[in-house]
Amino acid sequence: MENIKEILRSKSLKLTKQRLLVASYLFDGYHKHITAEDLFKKLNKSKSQISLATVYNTLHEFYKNKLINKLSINSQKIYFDTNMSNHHHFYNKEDELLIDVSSNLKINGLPNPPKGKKIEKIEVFVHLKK
Amino acid sequence: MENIKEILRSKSLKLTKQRLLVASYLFDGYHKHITAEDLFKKLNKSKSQISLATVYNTLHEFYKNKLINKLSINSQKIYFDTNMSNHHHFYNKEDELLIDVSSNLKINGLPNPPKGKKIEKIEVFVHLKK
DNA sequence: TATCAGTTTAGAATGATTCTAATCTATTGA
DNA sequence: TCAATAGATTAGAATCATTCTAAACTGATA
Repeated sequence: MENIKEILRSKSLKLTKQRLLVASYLFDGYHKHITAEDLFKKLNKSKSQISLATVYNTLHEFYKNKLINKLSINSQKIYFDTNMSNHHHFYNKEDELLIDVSSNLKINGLPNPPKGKKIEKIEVFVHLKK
Repeated sequence: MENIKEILRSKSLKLTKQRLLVASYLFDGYHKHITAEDLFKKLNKSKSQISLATVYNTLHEFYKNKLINKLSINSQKIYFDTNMSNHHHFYNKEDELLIDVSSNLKINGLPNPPKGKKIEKIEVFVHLKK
């Protein structure tokens, strides 16, 4: 718990009950891909302790502070990704499952970005089928 | 117009006024990235000739028939892409602009897909910044 | 050229997300 | 220690993109 607090403090985020709840879930050492709605359901399994609006607020706050990533893939849902290392994804449409490709992908043949622009990041989605 | 009709016929799609309207716009020889909402606005510039529901229906019908592609990128909007050749995208968040990377990208280092799965396609988004 | 399967439509419904504005609380500095 | 307050939380309304519904319409066919 102290390391969770340290993470929030390092970003100057106030240590509220709700943020600690979300952060403890997200930063438990296992990477996850989760939507706001699903996270809300998970956290409210037993007793109600955080509102849906706060789940959204908190996830966006964490995203802005580069604690988590954001993914959108052929649907209207937004997934938040706790894996901040350089990686990509397999995506299985059938069950909407994202799987990390912990990779050193080498991408050759990329043209230069348009004038005045730089590359921020490269996102690769490998769509799966049966 | 005859070639537009031929496209629809080749997919056994009934030649309705609305489909011809959409197809003439989409398949005019220039590739485009467009949302249903924007397409609806474009087509109804002068007189109302197609409903929003039909724009959605038609785009999905075309997509199912592999006449167009579907993209979703860090937002809730779905873009339809008339470029069916193997290509990727630059994406500029600021103005929500997609630019084709008409490319023979070589991607090395991709692990094997999970057991029982095959790769359907690989989508690459190159996010731009200033 | 009547039939009818497939298509279109307006408007309601849905689902994910964001907004609002009232209330609450972690931090701070006296 | 604690009052002040900037920032955080909340329920519920609002919004936005999309899908659904079920009634009306229309190409294609025989």
